[in-house]
Amino acid sequence: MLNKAPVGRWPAELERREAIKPVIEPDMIAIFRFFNEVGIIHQLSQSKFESVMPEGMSMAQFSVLNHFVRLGRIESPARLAKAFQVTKGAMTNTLGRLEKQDYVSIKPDPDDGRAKLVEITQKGKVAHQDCIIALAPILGKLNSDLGVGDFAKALPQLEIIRNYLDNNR
Amino acid sequence: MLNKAPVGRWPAELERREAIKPVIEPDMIAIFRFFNEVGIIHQLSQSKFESVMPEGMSMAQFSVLNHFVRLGRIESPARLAKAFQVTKGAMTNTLGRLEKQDYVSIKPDPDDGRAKLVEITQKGKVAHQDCIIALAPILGKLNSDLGVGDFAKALPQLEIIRNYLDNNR
DNA sequence: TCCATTTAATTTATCGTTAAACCAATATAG
DNA sequence: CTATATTGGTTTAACGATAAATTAAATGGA
Repeated sequence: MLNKAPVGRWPAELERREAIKPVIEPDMIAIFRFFNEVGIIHQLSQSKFESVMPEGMSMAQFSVLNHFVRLGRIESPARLAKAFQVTKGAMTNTLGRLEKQDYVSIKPDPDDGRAKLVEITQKGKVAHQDCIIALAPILGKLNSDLGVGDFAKALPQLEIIRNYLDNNR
Repeated sequence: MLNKAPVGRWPAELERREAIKPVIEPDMIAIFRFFNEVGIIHQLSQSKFESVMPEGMSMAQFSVLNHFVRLGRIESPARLAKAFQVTKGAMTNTLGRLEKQDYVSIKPDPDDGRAKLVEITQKGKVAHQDCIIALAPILGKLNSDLGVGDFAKALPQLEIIRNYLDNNR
């Protein structure tokens, strides 16, 4: 893929000229392959995780609950949207689902008429624990089948790339 | 995250017992973080790529066109679905959109009454080239800003993990 | 003070995906 | 040969996401 396009003179004409060897072309292919793998892994892991989650709980919802349990503070929808790199609309949706199940409470911010304050509920904390319990066997199996090595090895690079994409969107 | 649950005795009770140290717990965190990064990268890269694509062209559609250009053969929807690790329904959807724009032709398979044969059209090949041209500057910028190193370094691990997930769903 | 800009949140339309139900056609086992 | 299972493809409902438009409130500079 991407193997017809002479890099460095784009988006100019595309006739192949053997004289000028497209040196960085293989790099582009590697980069493209990377995003391909990332996409597939995301898809497969997402559906694997969600298949064992308690009824009505998605990874999107769990992430938010997890955030609250980890950091233990009240957040605004906007802050959550930023933290999870999703649009505000997406966060509105997720928070709505969580609220409908009484996993979070959403109140107006007394200090800012535009904003809201979101907090995890006791029921939400229980649901979070249930998710942990449900997820553990999968993570454990991953750990025993593959080991943590490949995950840990890839993490630093992923962080660099995620950071770059985040700062350049 | 996942830091309250003593691994190895799940899904039993969850009181913390300091005596038994959950040794593989940090590994699980690393694994979870990995999938988190993957999810965010997928999201950000997807929307970045699609923002420059020609009108009406998605990455899903481009992948299919790209497959045809690379391999240059006729495929059935089922084979394409397998190749891209998506459900048959997803492929029906993508092929329908491609066909509506005359980027692929879909005909019944004369040798198998159930099956269909999909082929890229001339117009599809042109559209594919347009995508390459549109994508190139982004990949080029990625390459010049980050270098191929981090991508290439992560690729082998990603392939191992993708392969495992694919074989264990 | 007032107006323009920014920020917070929601809504709507669109897209890609899964899962499950479904139909039609082929393959296979008795 | 027939009954059953499998395979190929479509459809529908649900979900998560984006983008863009909208409303409301805060902010900041003339």
